[in-house]
Amino acid sequence: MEKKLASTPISGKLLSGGSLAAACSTCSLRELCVPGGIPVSELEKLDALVAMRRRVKRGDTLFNVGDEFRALYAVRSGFFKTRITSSDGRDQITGFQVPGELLGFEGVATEQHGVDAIALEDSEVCILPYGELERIARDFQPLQHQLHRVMSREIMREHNVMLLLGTMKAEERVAAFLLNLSERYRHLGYSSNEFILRMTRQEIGSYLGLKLETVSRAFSKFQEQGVIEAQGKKIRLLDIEQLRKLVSSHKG
Amino acid sequence: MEKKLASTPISGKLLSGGSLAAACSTCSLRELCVPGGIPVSELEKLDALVAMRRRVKRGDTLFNVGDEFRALYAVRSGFFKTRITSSDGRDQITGFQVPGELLGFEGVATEQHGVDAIALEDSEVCILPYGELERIARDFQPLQHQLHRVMSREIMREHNVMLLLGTMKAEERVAAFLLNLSERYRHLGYSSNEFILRMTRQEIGSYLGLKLETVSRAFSKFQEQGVIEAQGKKIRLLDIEQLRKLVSSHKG
DNA sequence: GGCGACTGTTGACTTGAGTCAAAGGAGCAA
DNA sequence: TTGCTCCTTTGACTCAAGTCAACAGTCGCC
Repeated sequence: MEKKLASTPISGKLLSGGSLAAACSTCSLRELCVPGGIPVSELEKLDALVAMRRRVKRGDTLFNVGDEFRALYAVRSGFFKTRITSSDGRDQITGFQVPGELLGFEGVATEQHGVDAIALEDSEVCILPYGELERIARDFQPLQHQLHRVMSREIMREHNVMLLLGTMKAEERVAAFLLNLSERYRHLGYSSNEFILRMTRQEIGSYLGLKLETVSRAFSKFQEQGVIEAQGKKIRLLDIEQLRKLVSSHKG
Repeated sequence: MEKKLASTPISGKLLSGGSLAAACSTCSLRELCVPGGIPVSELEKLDALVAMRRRVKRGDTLFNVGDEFRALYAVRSGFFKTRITSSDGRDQITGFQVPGELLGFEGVATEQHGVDAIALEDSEVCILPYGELERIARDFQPLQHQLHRVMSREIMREHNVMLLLGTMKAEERVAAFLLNLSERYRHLGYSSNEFILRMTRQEIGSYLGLKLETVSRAFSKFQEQGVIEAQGKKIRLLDIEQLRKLVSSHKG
């Protein structure tokens, strides 16, 4: 189905950073990504690390469960989902990743990837070879600390997903999902009240622990209430304040 | 069942490691905890780090949401739960921690703790001051790597909880919970088919995204089926294989 | 050693989300 | 453009889990 661990650059997939404008120090995402909080003057220490990039076409996987873990990936452009599959055939989307976010931490523990990472649109990632990353982090405290912060943030994010899955009703989940996505787009400098969903209703449902019909009904209801406007994947948030109230509607 | 932490209780709460047999190199939990995978001959490097211990009485908190993050904690004896609370008053138990497991990673990102950690029985933890931990990890690659492995394992654990919350029915969740606990006790060298639950039905329910009545009914049903024997908090697993089947009963 | 407050069990009823089904719409490929 | 596939919406029905309530058991504390 997918390439068997390509250590050798395969046609059109790997780009050397050298010929391009190159790495972190000039990247517009640097504040959101690995370099966050590291003084710009010191970023050249990272530039050697992220010399490689890779393109992933819509529908293709960046890595699969069981693949040898060799690197973390920073999303440069595009949109990903990560998916866990259990031995008895269940699956669950564990997250969606937008530019500036990192993929692959779940692989450190076992040296094998623990999720599938799938591009939901044509995407590009920076490759951060993990051994090198650890080596540089040993000599360069700000990178070490930032790496820990990013992993910790992922743990907090998952706590919040657990709270959502464990305590919220269907419409509350959908409202929380829309607000979260909106917030992340705002953070990236995109419009936060009008965007194209990159995923299907079924994928939203999988992430939120709901069936696709339930997601669809929630969208329809919010639209009736004038809170959002939804035409297929095109979403406009009309009343963010009301959407916030919908998240905490469980009492009152 | 377990040693009653001997020695001198200094001011009741903090114990200096010096006077005790001391830290990681002689700890019976070392393979399960931070020192895992680090050669015993090098463990003295850790012993300086974990010089302090702390006792926490049943019902007391080790730390609360919002507390300044200064250290990670390794459970030495006892049992903890961690709990997240949202601004609108929901709460959710995000995990239970047994000896050898670490608490506090969620605090690295913001330098404030993101959950409450509450002892479910009288417990003792080793204090790992975080700044020192990072400093030592910079000079000592095996520790650095182990630290990353442990954080990564926590991320994987949470993925699996998301799968449980997102895809499993009530009885499947309860069966999965019992098997998970059993496995962790086995790993610690305790009986894996007979143990005392340290948490209430309500706490199990909070962790599993269920109401306490639903948890209780699942226990009763498993008992009727002869799969477990449950008398209040005393649990005996009679048929582990059947319990495994109950986890994946969703099809067939 | 007994009282009171948690904790757990069980039953009856309600309800929110899942299931099944049908049909319309969007997007891609030839 | 046509046709095909996949995605989305909506309706009718079902059922798993939540809610409410009563009561029993247990534990810890005075």
